[in-house]
Amino acid sequence: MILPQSFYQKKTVALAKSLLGTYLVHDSAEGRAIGRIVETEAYLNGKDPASHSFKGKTKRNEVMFGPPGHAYIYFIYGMYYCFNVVTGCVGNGEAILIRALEPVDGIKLMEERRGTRDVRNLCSGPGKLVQALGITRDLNGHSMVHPPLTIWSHESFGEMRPKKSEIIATPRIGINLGMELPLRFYLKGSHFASRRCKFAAKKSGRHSTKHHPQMALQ
DNA sequence: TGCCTGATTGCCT
DNA sequence: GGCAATCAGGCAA
Repeated sequence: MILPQSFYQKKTVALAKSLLGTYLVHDSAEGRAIGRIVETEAYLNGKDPASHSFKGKTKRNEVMFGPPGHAYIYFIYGMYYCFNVVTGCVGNGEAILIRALEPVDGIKLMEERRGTRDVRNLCSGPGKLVQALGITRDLNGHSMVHPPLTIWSHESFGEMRPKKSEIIATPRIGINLGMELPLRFYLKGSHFASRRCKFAAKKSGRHSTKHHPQMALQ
């Protein structure tokens, strides 16, 4: 089922963890593409200098200050987009950056959009997953409880909720300020995160292509 | 495997 | 005018 508006009514850090293992679904004219969220980053208000909202509301970040459960999509480095989910109360300016997905459905479409057939390279980064799912800037401000862009519960695709012990917290990536805060979360051992932990990288050699779960469509 | 760099554009100071 | 919540490709080891 599509996660209801009430799902987004919790504190940003808690929600960043709750989103791990849920499913991001985009229905476009070209077809459906689905990825399981395996990596997130929280951006807070107030004392978080890395957040776009740190210096107040501007034209670029105004969606961040709107209601939770909406998409905040911004243009970065002149060529990429990043996808966030707005969190917290209206006026707060908090959001969660979705950093990586495990491709679940519409993989052929993702391969075409990304120009690669390497499953691990389809959605393993914020810019990559936006490209793979065909998310565009006109979805900025879109409510995630309505098609075409939605987030589905763990159970929707027969998956268990991740245990607390399976969620790893680390500093965020690609920022210069607020580096000391452990606000990046990813699923332990996931082969699809933007950067794998050293342990997993060592243990699974180049032949570890066994684990490629492809779930049935709902 | 891992570090380094160029690409490219809109927004903010 | 400077710079950004990135990525792919090149090169060294």
